[in-house]
Parts: sequence; structure tokens; C-alpha cells
Amino acid sequence: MMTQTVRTAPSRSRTANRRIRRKQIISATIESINRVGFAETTLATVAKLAGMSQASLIFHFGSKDALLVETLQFLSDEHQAAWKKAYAATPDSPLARICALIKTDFSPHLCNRKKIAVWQAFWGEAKTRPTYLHICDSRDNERFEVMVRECGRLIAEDPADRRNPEDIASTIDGLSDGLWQRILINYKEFDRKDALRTMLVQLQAHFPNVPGLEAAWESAALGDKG
Amino acid sequence: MMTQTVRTAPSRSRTANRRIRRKQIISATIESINRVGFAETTLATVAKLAGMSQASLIFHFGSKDALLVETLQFLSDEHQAAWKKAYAATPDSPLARICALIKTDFSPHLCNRKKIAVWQAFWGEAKTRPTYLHICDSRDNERFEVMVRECGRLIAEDPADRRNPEDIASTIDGLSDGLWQRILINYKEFDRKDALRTMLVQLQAHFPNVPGLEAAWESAALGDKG
DNA sequence: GTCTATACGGTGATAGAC
DNA sequence: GTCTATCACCGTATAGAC
Repeated sequence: MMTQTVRTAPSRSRTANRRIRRKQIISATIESINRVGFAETTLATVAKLAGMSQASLIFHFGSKDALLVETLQFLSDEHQAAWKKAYAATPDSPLARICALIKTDFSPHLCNRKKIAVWQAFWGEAKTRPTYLHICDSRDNERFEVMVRECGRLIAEDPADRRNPEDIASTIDGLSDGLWQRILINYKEFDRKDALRTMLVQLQAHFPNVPGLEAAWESAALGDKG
Repeated sequence: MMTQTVRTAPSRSRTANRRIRRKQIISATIESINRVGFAETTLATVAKLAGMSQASLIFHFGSKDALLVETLQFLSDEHQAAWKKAYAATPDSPLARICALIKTDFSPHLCNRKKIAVWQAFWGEAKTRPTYLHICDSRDNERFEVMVRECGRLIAEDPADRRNPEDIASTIDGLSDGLWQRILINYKEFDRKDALRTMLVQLQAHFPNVPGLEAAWESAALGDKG
């Protein structure tokens, strides 16, 4: 049963090819949702963008529904990997970490009209598709918990500060989501940089007496690469 | 050519019936998007909920696309009428008006999972449908301008306050949008009342030295009826 | 105005050659 | 694994009776 270890190279290359193909198809799905929308995305539109036949999509994913779920999962994993990487690369200071988490959300790699359009499309379908709802909910919750913890630590630095960390984290994460939407809808007057400035304004309002907030904000990397 | 003025009553009743029918169909469309989602909403699902044939829907709206556009327009008009009514019914104080605008957004009549699901569905399709984009953009912009003006007046009450009213208004409106989304996705842990509390937390952060903020917040009506 | 019946194109998925 | 050909089904919209 274990003799296949003699030659693993071909097997590795096979699964590598498999992953590359799947990634190609998922990218084409994202591109299709971006160009023609979720409701108009069909196997035909995806196959054309991926440069292969509809039958190949079914071969690799089993069904259109499964492809869409895996596309959403890909975006969710990408987002999670990005903020976790930025978090890990940031010194253990609540202020620095809050800034890093926020800035990651608005890095060009994650925050562009194409990706936002696709996220928005999945959110729009989430209520009637339990699988989507679960993926979207998990994405938000894990990051929210980290944000609550860091806000709690920052608040605790001032013993007189009695605010609830969850409330502060809710305004931060909530504003992130709302500004993403505004970038998509009101793109002629509001872009990524406007959103970053707005996030800083809110942060300053929450922590007017914390020294070095602007410095921490400026020095936080955008964390461009996922 | 003008003799039909002799009897306008039947004509009025005809157009009244027409409006009632159209309203019925739009309500059924909202219900369908809420139940089966935008992508799965068909003339068949709407017709069944409306209790009439598919041909009747086409007769009244011309096409499925036109019906969807008019449904979005209906929601937009409803939202606009609600905040304008609340605004008009509020004393001419910037603080009271800001509170009224915020609270209207979270009144049960506008802010429930059914309506949010439908808005979210249209936002998800907005990027690829210029008509949707235009309606959504107009909805946001007009309210935003009022919010900017009232924030400006409130800021001006303190001559030392040099903040930009647009930035403050962006955080308020942006958070409203983000919390709507969270109510939809994370409904088990976050509802309308949580959202209202979160909005107040942000407002307090922006205006910690404004006297009577909590009182103004409490006395602002929810503006339940559109 | 509202219905039933239907035209017609496009949809996801399968079969089978290579 | 990937393709072409094909299937059964469902989508919007129309025609025409009432």
C-alpha cells in the first residue's frame, strides 16, 4: 500500500498541474463576475475567459455551483492570508496592529473595483445560499475577534478608559465594509486613498489622546502582496 | 380631442388600478429576491408570488429588466422619502438632524433582513448594470450632501474645530452601509439595535464635547413610517 | 387586462472520441 | 484530460382567445 513512494515526482507534478488549472478557472470566474455580473455568469462566459471548454470546468469542479463556492472560498482565503501575514509582520503593539489590519483591507491587491465587485456579488447572493453565508460570516468573524482584542489592549493602556472594545471594533470593521461599497458605487469621486483617509479620521476620533497614532498609521505597511 | 375631460373619474380609477397592480408586482419582486435571490428570480417566481401570470408582468412593465429597474427605483424612492420626511420633521439643529438621519436608516421599516437582502442583491449587480449603478449612486449622494452640510454646521459651532465635514460625513454614511451588511451576514449576533448602538458610539467619538448629544440621540424619532 | 399555449434561444450537464 | 456533439430543461417574450 505504501510502495508508491518510489516515485512521487510525477504525482506531484500531476497535482501541481491540477492546481494550476483550477486556479486558472477560478481567475476566469472572478473575471466573468467582474465583467458580466454574477447573474449573467455562465459556464460559457467562464470557459471563454479561461480558454477552455465548458466540459473542462465541470471535469475540474463537478458543477457550476461548486465552482462558485470554491471561487468565494479562494477570495476568502486570500483575504485571510493577507491580514494574517500583515499582522504577523507587525510589532506587538496594539496601535501598530490595528493600523496594519486596516491598511491591509485597502491594499491595491485586495481593494480594487474588480475584487470588490465580486465580493459584492457574493454578498448579494449570500442570504439565499447558506454556503456563501457561512464563508462570508467566517471571513468577517475571525478578523473581528482580532480587532476586538487589539482595541481592548489599546483601551486598557488608559485605565480611565471604560469603553467597550467590541463597539470600537464594530465601527472600524463596519466602516471598512461600507467604504468598500462606496468605492464600488461612487468610484468617480471616492477611491482607495479617500477610503484610507476616512479610516484614519475615524481612528483619530476614537483615540485622540493616544500618542503616535499618525506615526503608527504612516509606518504601517500596506501589505500589498498576499 | 379634448372632450374626454367630461368624465375623468373612470380614467383616474383606471390609473389607480394600474398603480395598485404595479405595486403588487414590485412587492412580489422584492419578496422573490428575498426568498430565492436575485440570480434565481425569474418571471415565474415573481408571477407566482404576485398571484398572476407571467404575461401580466410583461404587460405591465414591458420586460423583466424594466421590472427590476423599477423595483430598485421603488426602494430608492422609499428610502429617500423616509429620510426627507424625518429631516423635515426635525427641529433645525444640526445635532438633532444628524441623529434623525442616522436613526431613519435603521428604522424597522427600512432596516430589516428582507429589504437589506434586496438592496445587497442590487449592489451586487450594480457594477455591470449602469442603470442600477446610477440609481444607487444617486440615492447615496443626495443624502451624503445633507449629512455634510449638517456636520459642517455642527463643527462650526466650535470655532477651534478645523475638521473637514466631508470626512466626518463619510465615516457616518460609510458605517451605516457597513452595518447594514453586517446585519445581513452576521444576523445571529448583530441586529438593528446593535447597529444603532454602534452608530452612537461613533458619533460620540466624533463629538465628545458637544453638549446634549445623548439627549438628542434619544429624542430622535426612528421615523418608522415611510 | 388577463389568461393559456407556444416559440425560440440559452443553460448546465453528459457521452464518447481522441 | 480535453474536446465536440448533444441532451433535456428552463428562461423570456409573444400570439391570440376571451
